[in-house]
Amino acid sequence: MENILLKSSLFKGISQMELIEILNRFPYKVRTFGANDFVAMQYDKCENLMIVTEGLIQAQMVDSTGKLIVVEELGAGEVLAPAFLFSSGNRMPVSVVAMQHTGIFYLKRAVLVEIMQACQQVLINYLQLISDRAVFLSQRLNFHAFKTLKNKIAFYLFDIYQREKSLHICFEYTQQNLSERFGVTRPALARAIGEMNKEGIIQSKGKDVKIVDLQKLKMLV
Amino acid sequence: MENILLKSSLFKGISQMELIEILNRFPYKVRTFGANDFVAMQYDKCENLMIVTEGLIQAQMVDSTGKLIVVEELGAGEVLAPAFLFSSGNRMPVSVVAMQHTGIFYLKRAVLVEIMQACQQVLINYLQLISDRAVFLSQRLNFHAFKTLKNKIAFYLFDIYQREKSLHICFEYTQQNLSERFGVTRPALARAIGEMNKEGIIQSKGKDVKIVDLQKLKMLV
DNA sequence: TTAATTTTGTATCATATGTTACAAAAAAGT
DNA sequence: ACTTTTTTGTAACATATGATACAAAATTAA
Repeated sequence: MENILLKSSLFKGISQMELIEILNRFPYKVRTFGANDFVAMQYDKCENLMIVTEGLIQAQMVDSTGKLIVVEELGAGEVLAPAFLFSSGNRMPVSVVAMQHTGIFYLKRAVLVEIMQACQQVLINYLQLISDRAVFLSQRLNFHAFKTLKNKIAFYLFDIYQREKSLHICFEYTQQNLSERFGVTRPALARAIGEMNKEGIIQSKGKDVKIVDLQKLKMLV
Repeated sequence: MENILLKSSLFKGISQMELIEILNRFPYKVRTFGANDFVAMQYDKCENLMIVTEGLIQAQMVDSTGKLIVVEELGAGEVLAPAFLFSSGNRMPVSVVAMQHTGIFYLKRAVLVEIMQACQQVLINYLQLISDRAVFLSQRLNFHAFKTLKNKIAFYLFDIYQREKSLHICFEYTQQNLSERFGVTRPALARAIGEMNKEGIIQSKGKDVKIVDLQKLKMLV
């Protein structure tokens, strides 16, 4: 378990000795769950930091129409809902279900506070963890603010272009998957891609995309 | 200045003595700005925690079409972009402009870390500050995820109904203002309100709203 | 290789919202 | 009380996306 914790975003960068010292000095718990067990229920009070030590969990939500939505999947070393432990409301925003045999490492909130005061690296790690979460959410909000689907596609393509520095790029997911990320239907996505082809912005076939008019693409972002 | 800081979300709950001790022991800076001065530029490295000690600032963004968007206004005691100081990217997401004569209190990131390790209340306050920010962003994201405008209006009205526990409620803003919050045009909002009247869900005239069919309203949320 | 499955491209029609315009009503200023 | 400004209600038309359906193409399994 120590090895997994050392790689987790909470304990990364500290030595094995330090971690062992922390585990000896401060109380913690480990519980195991079987497939389909509930690890936590939506709206539960959130009193502990939880880290997955083995297995796989799903964060699930029930939307207003009663449909189940899988928010994310977390594997070994990942930290569960870190941004809700210290929030005013202090409730789980999602239900958490084990997908297979799974181990969860628990730290009470007050204990975590003491560890952060004793160990600067853990403090900085935790601050970075929730700050990055806020930045991520903020970026997703900006993305949703794009008016049209073509704007979103252009942003997505331009982002890949900047990372790979090549005009020859590739959709990283299937249309079905992309359309879910963009919050539109699959045919709508295909249609928009088709139009961008006709407009001479890109030239795409299946997952392969060639950016033809970078200027026009940038204008859309 | 101490009085303002004592009321800020970073130092709330600590005694005046403790604050004075912190200010004596750790280095900080205060700078003043005149109206229209830039306090920080978008994409600048974010190395300091900033608290407004007097005056008023605006957080501004330039969107892709070059239009200026006012993200928020902060007055005395408010903390600036706390979620970005410890994030990996570590850049200002907005430009900050003083609207009038304004004072800003600066704490270097490393100094803030030391203060948090020395004073548990400040640590917990800061954790709560950025956690609440993440929760707020997460809720806004859910709000944007509502499919139709009527869903958003229903959510907004139902929320007021739950707070005030009365079927007789009142739009808290003008249609223009509300339509901006909902991300639609003003006529579209008026039309949707009109339709909800025709459908017998509400009965509204100007800002006054009477919820006629709470059941139907709840179904929309 | 062949068969089965998934993915993509396209079409049609319905609906929600944008855009623009204008007049009635309400609020604010004189 | 009167004028000016802001806010609200409504309409007509344009556009973007949703829902559904189907066939071609690509991928995977046998």
